[in-house]
Amino acid sequence: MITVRDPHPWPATETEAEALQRRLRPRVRFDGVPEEVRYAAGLDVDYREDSDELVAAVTVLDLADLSVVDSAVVRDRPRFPYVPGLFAFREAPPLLDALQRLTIDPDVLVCDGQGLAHPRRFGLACHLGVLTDLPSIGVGKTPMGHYDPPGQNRGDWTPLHMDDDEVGRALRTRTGVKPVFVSVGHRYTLQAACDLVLTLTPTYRLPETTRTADHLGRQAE
DNA sequence: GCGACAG
DNA sequence: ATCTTGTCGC
Repeated sequence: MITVRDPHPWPATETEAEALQRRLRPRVRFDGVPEEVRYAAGLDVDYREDSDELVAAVTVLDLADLSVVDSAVVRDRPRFPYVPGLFAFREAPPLLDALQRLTIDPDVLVCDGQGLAHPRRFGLACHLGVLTDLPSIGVGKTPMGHYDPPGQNRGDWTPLHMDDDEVGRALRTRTGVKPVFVSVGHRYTLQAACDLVLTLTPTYRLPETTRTADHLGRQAE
């Protein structure tokens, strides 16, 4: 069962939110990497424009055949506006609720957004990883840093930089298609994260984890 | 001051 | 995120 470590009051202002990121940032671990990964969770949030609500969806996939073996959906009111760099304060609350309703504990969280590829090196994937102490990675569709385009073949990659740090990779998951942007969240290595993303993208640009969670969220009433 | 800025 | 057009995958 998944539990939230050291639950903290949710910040009300951007200043408080940034301070909380700086306080939690040292809790990101780079050891404790899982030796075997069988279950990967996909996390996604759907925005309902008319009802002013968020729908958080989580799916758990068996890496052996990419079948969905567990899932959870949670509806919630947004508790924070969308602010670049403070994304987690909008999406994390319902996602944490959904994670705690899972029956199968995932070995890794595959988050829709960034991990270390973040202005304060503490994106959504880091935040969720630290709060649950689960291994996590971030897979973003849009980079926050700079990169040179990787080669055109599936599997090709280039470093993703922010300031002078190497914070992730631009990874080509489909030949000739725009890359995705992979970064570590918690208790994972960048190489293993990229290997996992390639396992999760036999057909499409985005990981099956993200796609199944996205489908679940929009089908939910 | 100006631009850039995950979903 | 969402909107919109053309193209591709199933």
